[in-house]
Amino acid sequence: MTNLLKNKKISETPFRKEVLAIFGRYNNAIPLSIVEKELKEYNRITLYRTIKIFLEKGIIHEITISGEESNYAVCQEECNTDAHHHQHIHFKCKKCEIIYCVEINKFPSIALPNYKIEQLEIQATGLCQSCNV
Amino acid sequence: MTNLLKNKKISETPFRKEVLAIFGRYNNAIPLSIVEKELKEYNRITLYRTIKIFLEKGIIHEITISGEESNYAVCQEECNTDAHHHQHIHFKCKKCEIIYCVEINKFPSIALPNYKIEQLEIQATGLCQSCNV
DNA sequence: TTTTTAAGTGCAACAATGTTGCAATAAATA
DNA sequence: TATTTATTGCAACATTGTTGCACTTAAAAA
Repeated sequence: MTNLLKNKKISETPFRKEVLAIFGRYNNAIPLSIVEKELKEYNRITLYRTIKIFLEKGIIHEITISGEESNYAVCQEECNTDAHHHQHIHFKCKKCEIIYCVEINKFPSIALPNYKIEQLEIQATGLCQSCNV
Repeated sequence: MTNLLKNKKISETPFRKEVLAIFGRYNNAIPLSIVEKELKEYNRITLYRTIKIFLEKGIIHEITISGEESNYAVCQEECNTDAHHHQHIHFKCKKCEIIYCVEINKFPSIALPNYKIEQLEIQATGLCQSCNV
């Protein structure tokens, strides 16, 4: 995790390390508001820029669910700006409201006549492991 | 289309009819900016409230793709606030950048151990019928 | 290790987007 | 047509995101 910034060729600053550490403490996607709560003090603008560059460099990816605050999670594999290669679905639990990136081995394939599908993103809602009892 | 507002039990005002007519003229999802362009003159607040109530009543649904303006499209089937029952995927063409709701007959099913999946939303990117030549 | 260069940060100011209370107005109902 | 209920528009505000510029820090070169 520490050398992730170097790997992606961006400067390793205390603030960026701190933000990255916050993502590391969660095993689910988190919104900006949680990042802000975890930071003792921070500069709003710098945080925006940090999130922006993390997205650009493929360090984190964004999960947008209609009508909700954007969520962010660390990328698992080799991602970059143009292509995020995730073999997972974004699962939002209706009860605890947490958004998880759930790994899936047999990713569904879809064919549409005359369309050329290059990428798929799947968002699911329901009950997560903890709430499905 | 005209009695859609009555069906959903909301008042049938000139403005709402006009907004609905704009959606009717497109066979793809459109962002707020296009609705605004098509309206000669309008009140920003009223438009927000109109979109909001259309969403709540299941007249339109929202399509959010990371890092992009929200898009809206008329619901095809019986939808309401809590449940949007679409048998379609949201397809964004990389070339023309238009977002389509593409009907699909065999909607994929996904099973995740210990999770209870209630709804699936699928977003695809690639080339649409027109651009895939 | 020190110097140089390049990149990141913080401030001020701004731009865009979305919301609320309230009075005026229009639509639905009786 | 009269009454009730919902919608609209204004003003004002709240939130979210952006930009230019000076200052500071990190990375690279000497």
